[in-house]
Amino acid sequence: MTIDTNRRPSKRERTLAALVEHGLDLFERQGYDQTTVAQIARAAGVTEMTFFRYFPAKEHLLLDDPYDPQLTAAVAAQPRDLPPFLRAARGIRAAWRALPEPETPSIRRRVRIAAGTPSLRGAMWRNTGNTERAIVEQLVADGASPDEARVAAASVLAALVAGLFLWAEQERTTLADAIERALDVIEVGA
Amino acid sequence: MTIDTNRRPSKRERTLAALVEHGLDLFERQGYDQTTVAQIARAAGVTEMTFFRYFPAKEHLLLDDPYDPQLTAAVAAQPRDLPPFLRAARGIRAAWRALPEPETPSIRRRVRIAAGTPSLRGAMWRNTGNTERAIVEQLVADGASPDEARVAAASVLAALVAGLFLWAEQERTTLADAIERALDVIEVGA
DNA sequence: GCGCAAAATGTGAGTCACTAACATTATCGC
DNA sequence: GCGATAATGTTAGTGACTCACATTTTGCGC
Repeated sequence: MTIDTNRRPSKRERTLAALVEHGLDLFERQGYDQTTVAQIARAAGVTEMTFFRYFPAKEHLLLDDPYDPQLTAAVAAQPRDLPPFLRAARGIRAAWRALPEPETPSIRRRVRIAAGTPSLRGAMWRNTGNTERAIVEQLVADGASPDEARVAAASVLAALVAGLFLWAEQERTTLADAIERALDVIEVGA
Repeated sequence: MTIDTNRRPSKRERTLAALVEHGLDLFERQGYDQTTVAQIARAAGVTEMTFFRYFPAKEHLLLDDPYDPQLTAAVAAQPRDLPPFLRAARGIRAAWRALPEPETPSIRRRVRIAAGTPSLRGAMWRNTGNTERAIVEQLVADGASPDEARVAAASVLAALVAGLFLWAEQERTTLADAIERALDVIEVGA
């Protein structure tokens, strides 16, 4: 069930790590738009082509949006008699509250770059696609209409992303706090 | 104050109209991603270069997001004692309710293309930038904190866009109705 | 260690969005 | 008609991304 941390990482794992490492580094030092895929590849010791074998597009080095089963579970755990919008909001709240602390530095690095790059703000939104689909499915499974579910998921995720951006910009706050405050803004009725 | 509809449109106006006309036409017939800027330009009788003198990017032929002063006014007209999220939601509701009927066919055409093109869903979001800024400014001017204002504006606009997509997909509903229903989903508390 | 299938990577050529410097043509007021 | 200026064209380039095909590496059974 656990990952074997002793074995030497495979070549695939090593190049992936190298690409991410040098990519984030270059983005931070010269900006996302000023960094070329060829540069990242060269820094990682591979070809431009290889980069695209690991990421479908440049922006995916930064934004991955892995499907998170815990999120679905958290949404499902909300009381059924709540309107879908609130089920989504509270589910996201619970899921992020449970996020292990050690993961936040990596997230911060990524979000900070995305927040400071106009061309990425839209990409960030587009990349919530997996999460959005998962939330919609769960809401529908719990009895919401598809239309209602889509609006609720989109709106709540937009608040989440906005909260992430704010958190990345201001140094002092905790990730969990920022998310909570963002969700407080949109959960006005209760 | 009104536009002189009798005078022959200037060359600039004519090429602009031709680009939009043939662009939308090609997008509808072969899909956005399958349509090349060169194709649009050729259909409109100009060069690729000319296209980019009219639009900063391909997607701008579809999504323009002009700043709408009526929207700001509608947000400003909401009672100050309401939380920012509700002021934004109700402001948008009022502004779109007042939208003149004749404009909707053009919007529908555009939104339908955007809704059916994954690569444009993010672009649509990015292009609400002007509107978002305007709403944030108005909310802040009315006493909201900048953080709160940004989250509220982002979340409400996401609901609006989601509503637009739903409207574009289903034939029978009115634009105004679709927007109202979308906003109903997120205005749960009152 | 050895060999070999599969995985990982490289090469080269091409498409498309978009940019910039400079030359050319069309338009419109006079 | 004439001239300033707006509109357009030309050429050349960059960078993200794709594809077909060739080559190297890796890891595993023996």
